[in-house]
Order: sequence, then structure tokens, then C-alpha cells
Amino acid sequence: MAKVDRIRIYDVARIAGVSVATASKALNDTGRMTEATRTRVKQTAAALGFRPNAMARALTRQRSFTIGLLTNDTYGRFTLPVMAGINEALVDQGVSVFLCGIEDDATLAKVHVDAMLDKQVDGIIATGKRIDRRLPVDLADLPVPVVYAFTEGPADAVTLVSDDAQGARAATECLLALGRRRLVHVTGPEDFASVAARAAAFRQAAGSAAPVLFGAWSEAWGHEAVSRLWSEGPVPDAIFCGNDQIARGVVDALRERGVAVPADVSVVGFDNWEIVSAATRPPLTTVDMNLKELGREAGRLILELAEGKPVEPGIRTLPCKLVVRQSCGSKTLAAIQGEGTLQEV
Amino acid sequence: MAKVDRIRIYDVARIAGVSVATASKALNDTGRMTEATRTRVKQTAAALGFRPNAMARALTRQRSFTIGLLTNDTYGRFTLPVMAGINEALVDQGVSVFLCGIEDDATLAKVHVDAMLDKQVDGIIATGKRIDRRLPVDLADLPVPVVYAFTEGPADAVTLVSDDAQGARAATECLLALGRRRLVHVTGPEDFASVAARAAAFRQAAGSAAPVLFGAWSEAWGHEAVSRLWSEGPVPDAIFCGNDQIARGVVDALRERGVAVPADVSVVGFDNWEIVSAATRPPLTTVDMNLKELGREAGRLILELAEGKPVEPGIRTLPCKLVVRQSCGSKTLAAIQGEGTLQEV
DNA sequence: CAGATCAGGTAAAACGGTTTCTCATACACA
DNA sequence: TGTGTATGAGAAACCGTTTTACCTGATCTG
Repeated sequence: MAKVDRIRIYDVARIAGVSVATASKALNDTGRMTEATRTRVKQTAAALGFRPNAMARALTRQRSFTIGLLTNDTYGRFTLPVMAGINEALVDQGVSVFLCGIEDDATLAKVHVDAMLDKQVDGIIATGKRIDRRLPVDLADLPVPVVYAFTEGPADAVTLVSDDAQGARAATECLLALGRRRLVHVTGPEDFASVAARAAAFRQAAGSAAPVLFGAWSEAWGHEAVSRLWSEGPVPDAIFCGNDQIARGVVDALRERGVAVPADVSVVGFDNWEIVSAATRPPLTTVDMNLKELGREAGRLILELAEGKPVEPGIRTLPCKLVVRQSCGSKTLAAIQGEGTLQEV
Repeated sequence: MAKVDRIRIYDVARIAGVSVATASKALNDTGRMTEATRTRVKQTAAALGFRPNAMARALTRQRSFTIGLLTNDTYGRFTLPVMAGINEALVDQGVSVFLCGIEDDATLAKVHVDAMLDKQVDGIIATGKRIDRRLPVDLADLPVPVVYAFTEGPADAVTLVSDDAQGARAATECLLALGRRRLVHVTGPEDFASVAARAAAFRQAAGSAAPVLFGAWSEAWGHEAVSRLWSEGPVPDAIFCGNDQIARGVVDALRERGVAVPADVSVVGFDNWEIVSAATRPPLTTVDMNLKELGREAGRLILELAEGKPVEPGIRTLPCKLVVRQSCGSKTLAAIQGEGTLQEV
């Protein structure tokens, strides 16, 4: 930690032999001056390693090149990829991200939002772990723009979600394309909007009589569902699961029962949570919600809003893509479905 | 998004009938004035909802109340808990955190560090996914203090790591206390410092003849290790695993082999990665590295350094704690070991 | 050749606070 | 009554940029 005094624009100006005003304009490509002067200043600045003080700049520009990211997903399952995307979209615009983890604590959320506003963020991205729940804080009437990503916002807000229906349809159609006919959907709690959307899309593609089993988002529920399915009626030849944890439970239960995956039964998951989907034996074919792209889009949008550009409010739906591994069974599936939303790995 | 002009200290001063200077001093509890004046100003400020502009304040104070968090752990396994701890330590000090994800990309790292310095961060916390690797950027000679948490730093830096040896010892001693005698350690790649430290501690506690199997950090390796152990020499009655993924592979392999856990074999993991350890059947007894506490400590330290207080450089080791679930077998283990580093869940 | 235009540059005023000095006033003391 | 000293408050400088307004020559126009 070397305490060196930073070079100020004042130093650059003095050494380049111009006024501070000229130096500023030269460096920002504004104002009028000979090209010679401009390059001379720029070269001097570069030689001295001048980097403008962002605080001082923010003070006059009324723009801090900083945005706040609010999340209640402390586990990171959904937030991490979103964050990666946001960062990717913002880093080369020179925008930094304040990360604020609020765990469903309204007071904490308020503290963080206030701190962000004090620090003059140019905008806030709100993100969560559930698409149909709001963060425990009201972000309407803030003096800065807000983008909601993977969490519910007010009706007139800019909101980004992944297309649950399209993802579920892709999964179901994949199973049908493989020749499977007795499809079952084993999914999470019925009160999740995603659950309802995926189930509806499943039924639409697989036939309204296709069974849907609601339960918990856990491996244990996957196990239980299998034992229920195999003890009751006709056994399915394909199971589409509401998330990868359930799918893993299903696959494990089938193996223990001596049912071959994918030979006897095809299984498809949802989320593409690699830690689960890649460790399953066999690795899971699953629906990827493209959360990183969703984050990138959120970054782009908050930037546009921060720059005062108009952005159409409303809910934007981003497509999911099916990631084909081994649990569904085909190696030529990509050939069968020629869609852009499909990805062979 | 309501565009309301923020209240400035100027407004507070005018309405309270004092000068800006007095207002500032009143609000910051500095300078001299009658108590009456001070409270009047404070009340006015509160009534108006005045919140000082952090940028302006940082400009004069030379302190931004902002720190940067640099990480290459994009997966979040280790960074997330650390982050949570940092946040916890900093939020009520009014300090915000810039999150910078750099994925082993030196150029990206440099960009982020420069951006952080431009934004006048008061300090930087570097964190990673591996205790014996450095981030791809040199943070020595920075004009701000740096704390290294769960990543390697220069010898004269302030570094925080968890106590691998103590954690491994706790796990091994737990197995011994349960009456197990044929202990095996199944762990990750030999070139990890953590692996070496844990293996050494294991051997020290279990006897130098106790076998150690090095492999990968994966469930698959856990499977393979079991098949190797059960095909070769005498079978163990306790397996201490280098992480929870290996442990889960081990437990699954044992179940498939008809070996009862914990009746026949006790299994202990490492990391307490809940998504793995809690989903294992039976749930894993495992070593928790206390990463959140490590984060909290990192937050405290960077704060002290930022305030100019002296902090003894060197490596600080934080204790792990054993989290007892069902895979090791005892329900009265807590009674056997009376240590403070033990936690029943 | 006077007056208008324009190119190139600078001084000074923001931005919103903090901090250092200075200055009345009141009070104690000789 | 004159002098020295706390005390409370304000004026002004400052932090490091950007931006506005203005100035000075040079060129153009009629």
C-alpha cells in the first residue's frame, strides 16, 4: 500500500501548458481546440497515468456510473448468473455495481436502498429468487430508474423474466419427438407462478390428460413421486421435472428401482444448475433459463434508462434453451428439432 | 421514478436559520455551538428528510465509505458466504460494497481494480475459490489497504483463511470418538494446499498408517474410491471425505453396495455445502469452514485499515466447526466431545 | 476597411458538502 | 472602566472535476 498522491487534471493541464478547462475538454472530446492541443493533452495525461476522480466527476455530471443490485437470493442459485450477465454488460461502460443482499428483511432493504441513493447510483436492478414475489421494499417513486429481473415489479415497470412456458414446451416436445407417449410432469409447489406456467405448457403439449404431480423443490420429492407413480397406475415412459433437484431425485429413485434411464424412461429437468444436473447419473437433459443473458439485458436496459433514453415498460420474456445431455436418451435429437433454442453439449 | 430534487444541506441551514457551516457541524457532532442550535438543526434535517450527498462528502473527507470486493469464484460456492459476512460487518457502518467478478482474467481484473480506485474505494477485499492460489492481479503497492480472504496474498499482507488442519482433526476425532478404528480419507487433488493440510491432520489423528486416497473434487470420484476400497484390502468403518461432493458420492456408492450408513460405515464430509450435504441420504455430518464469520472478520479488518488503525499483518486462521447430522452415526456425539467448535443441528 | 463571424482558449462558477479561520459578543478579572 | 478570554456562529477556502460564459485575435464579408 503505497501512499502516492494521485495525479489531478490540474497537473495534466499545467504540464501540457493549457488551462484546466481545456484539459478537461480535450480529455472528454468536447469543446473546440486544435487537434494538436487535444492530442498533446491526451498524451500528457497518458504519460502521467492520469485517472479522473470519479467522485468529483459524478458531482458535476450528476451521474455516478454506478448502479445498485438488490437481491434476496442469498443462496445465489439465480442471482449469480444474473449478476455475471449484468457485470458483463456494464464493465466496459465503466459502470460499477453495488451489491446489496437483503434477506427478506424490509428494514435492511430500506437501509441499503437509502445508502445506494446517497451514493447517487444511476439506477437499481432488483432481482430475486422467485418470479412471482416482490422484494420487501417499495422501489416505485425512487429518483432513479429501476429494472426488475427475475422478480415481480409494479405493472408499469420494466421487468425481465424467462419464458417458463416456452421452456416447458421445448422440454415436452423433445420428449414427444423421442417417441415417448406416457408423459408425466413432476414439479414444485402449486402456488409458484412458474410451476403453473410450466404445467400449463406441459399439458398443452402433452395432452390435457397428462398427469402433473405437485410437491416440493427437493430431491426427496422426486423420490416420493417415483414411488407413487410406480405403485399406482400405468408407469410413464418420460418424466419432465420442475427443477433439477427433483429430476435428480427421480433419476436416483429410478436407478434404485432398477428402471433404466434413459432406456426405459426419459427424464428432463429444469434450471440447468450444473452442480446438480452434471453430477446426476446419467447427466440431466434440462432447460436452461439463460439467466446470464437475462442479466446482460437488465444491464443494457438500466443503462439506457440511466442515460434518459425511453424504454418501453412492461414484462419482457426471454427464451429458455434446452440443454441436451444423456437423461433424455437421444443423440440425434438436435437433428430432430432444428430450433435455435436448442443446444447440444 | 419521481424526479424530486434532493434536499441539500443548504436547505437545512436556511430553514433552521443558520449557516451551512453550522449546519454541517451540527449534523456531524463537531464544532462548538449551543445544544439548542444543534438539536434544532438536527430536527430540521430529520423533518426534511435530509440525506447528505455521499459523493460530495467523499470528495472532502477523502473517504468514500465504499470498499471493493474482488473475486474469481464465479460459482459462488465460497464467495457467497464470505460476501454475506462482509456485508453484515459493513452495512451498519454505512459502507457499501462494489462487487467485481473476474474470472482468472488478468485484463478484466486490472480494469476492475482501476475502476475501483477511480471510485476512491477505501479498501479492497480479495477473495477466491482456492486458498493457495493468487488472483491474476497484483494488489501490492495499491494506494488503498487490501485484505485477502480465502485466497493467497503476499507474505506481508493481512490474510484470512480457515483452519483446515483443525477442521480435519475435529472430523477425525469425531469418528474415533464414535469407536471407529479403520479410518480412510478420500479427498481431492494432491496439489491443493487444503488437501495436504487436511490429509496431514487426518494422519496425525488417525495414525500415520491410515490410508489417504487423492482424486477429484467430484461425486464420481467418491464412487470410484468406494469401489476401489471395497475391492482391495480390508474395508474401512469410517470415511472422512475432502468435500461434500465426494462424501455424497461415497454415501451413494455405499448404499448401492448395500453397506449401511452410518450403521456399518460412518461418513463425514467437508464444506457444509447445504445443497449437497442436506440432500444426501442420510444427511451429511460435515465440517463447516465458517466462511461467513471469515467474511465478517475481513470486513472488520478492512474497516480498521481504512480508518488508519494499525493491523498486524500475517495469516489469520479461523476455526472450522463440525456440523453433526446423521451420516456419522451418533446422536450423543455432542456430549462426547465438549468442544466449542462443535455444533449440533 | 469596418463590422461580423469564428476558432481556440481561459477564468470562474458550479456540484454539495467539510473544515479552517475569523469575528462578534459576553463575561470575568484587575 | 479597560483588558483578556471563552463561546457560538459565520465567511470563505477547499476537494477535483465539468461547464458556462467570456475574451482575443484572425479570417471573412460587403
